[in-house]
Amino acid sequence: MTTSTAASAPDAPASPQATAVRYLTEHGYEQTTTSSLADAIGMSRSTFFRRFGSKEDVVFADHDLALSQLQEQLDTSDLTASETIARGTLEVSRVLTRDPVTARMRAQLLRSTPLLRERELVITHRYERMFQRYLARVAAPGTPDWGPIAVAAAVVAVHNAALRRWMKLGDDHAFGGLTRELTALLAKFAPWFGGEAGASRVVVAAFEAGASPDDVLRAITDQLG
Amino acid sequence: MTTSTAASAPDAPASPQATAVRYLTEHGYEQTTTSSLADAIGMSRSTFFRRFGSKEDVVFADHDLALSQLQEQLDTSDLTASETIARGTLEVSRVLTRDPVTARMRAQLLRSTPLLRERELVITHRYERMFQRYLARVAAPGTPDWGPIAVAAAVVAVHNAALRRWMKLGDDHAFGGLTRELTALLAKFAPWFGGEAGASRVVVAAFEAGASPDDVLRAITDQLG
DNA sequence: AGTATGCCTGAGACTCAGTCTCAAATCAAG
DNA sequence: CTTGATTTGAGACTGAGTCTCAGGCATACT
Repeated sequence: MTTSTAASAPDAPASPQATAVRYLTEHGYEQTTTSSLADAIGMSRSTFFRRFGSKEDVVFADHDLALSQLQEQLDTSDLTASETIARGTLEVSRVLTRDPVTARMRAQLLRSTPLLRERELVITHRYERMFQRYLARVAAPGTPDWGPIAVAAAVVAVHNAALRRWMKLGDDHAFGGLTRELTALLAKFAPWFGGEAGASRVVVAAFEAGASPDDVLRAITDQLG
Repeated sequence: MTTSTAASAPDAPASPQATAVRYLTEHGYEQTTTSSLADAIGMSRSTFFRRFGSKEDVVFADHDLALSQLQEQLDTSDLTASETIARGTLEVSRVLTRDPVTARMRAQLLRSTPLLRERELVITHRYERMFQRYLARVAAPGTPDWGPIAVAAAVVAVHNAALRRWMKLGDDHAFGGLTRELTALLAKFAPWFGGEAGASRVVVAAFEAGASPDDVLRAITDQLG
């Protein structure tokens, strides 16, 4: 009945991933051979590779779960794009920091291992592709091809920054800001993704004293997409 | 007198990188051992690793040049951020496609080799960090931390999309669009990077009938950064 | 010329990640 | 208890990347 996920029972046997992260952090990533790592988490070298694929992937095992949950959420959400993305990223963060001790240990491991930071970029890109497909699907007609591309990249980058912030500051301080940031970001691309044309949209205008009609017209056009 | 860069003399000996890319494309990346690759470009295995560091890096050797030129350009440009970035990315594209034959061959190699696509993500991230630092430097006061992060990621993503487009379509068709796209992208983040604060700034506001004071205040705050 | 100095190359041994094969073990029924 | 399927472990094997050492090959010095 015990799942292999997070801290359910107080002193349940730690998951292999958590044990691996701790071992790698304490002994150094490059210095650790796969044999000793497999020993440390109580399985043979063969089984280690069968289960985790590689020494790098054992560190990022959580992302598989986070990614599949995000996909589910993007597929079924009927909220606005802005809200869907804000909730989706928040859910991802929740999954990745579910076991705070391991999460912080992994963060420290990444900080001291350039090789793993590079691997993280690759993992992260899977989120970007996921958001990109979602945004392309829900984009308003007339949205150019580069819209979803640009926004997906920006969303993931902001999310990563929030995750890094979380390592330093407390929990909610970091993620509360994330939602506001993402909302502000998506708002800049209204009406492609933000509020549907009309509806509950709020646009603010202030005309510089000397603005020419052309300036005004161009600014309005920008605001309307 | 002959440089080792691009197609200067008609039948000058091809650069080691170009030869390597051709060999890998024709024989398959995974199937090629470093020994045979080193043979193909006329050097020993030892020298190969000394010069290129790894089998992966020989494919992306051009990026070193592109990155240093971009850095130079970002450091010295006194144009607006929007123009600087548009010109910078265009220059990068120019460097990367300077030898069109090799560039297309590399593209084909990437298409058939997931491992190299992952490596490309890592290389690409160096551009992102470069743009991010630049944008943070030139950002208007009051720009939030996530501004440069989001925009840098978006710029690089759009640039990559343009490079992929170039592989399919003709030269200028792809890159002409790129400049327009980047300008439109940066415009969405005015006045953080676009127009300097004040000056020729025009902000447009339209209040939805039922907007609450909170809505208005928040929207105004967003517009002002 | 001859010689000394410093750099680049090649050869080969070595480590270790990741793959593959096969045999033992574990488990689920019947 | 037996049968059959899945999981595990042991060990051989491939190939990337590192390291050391010995031999060119140049330039500089006498």
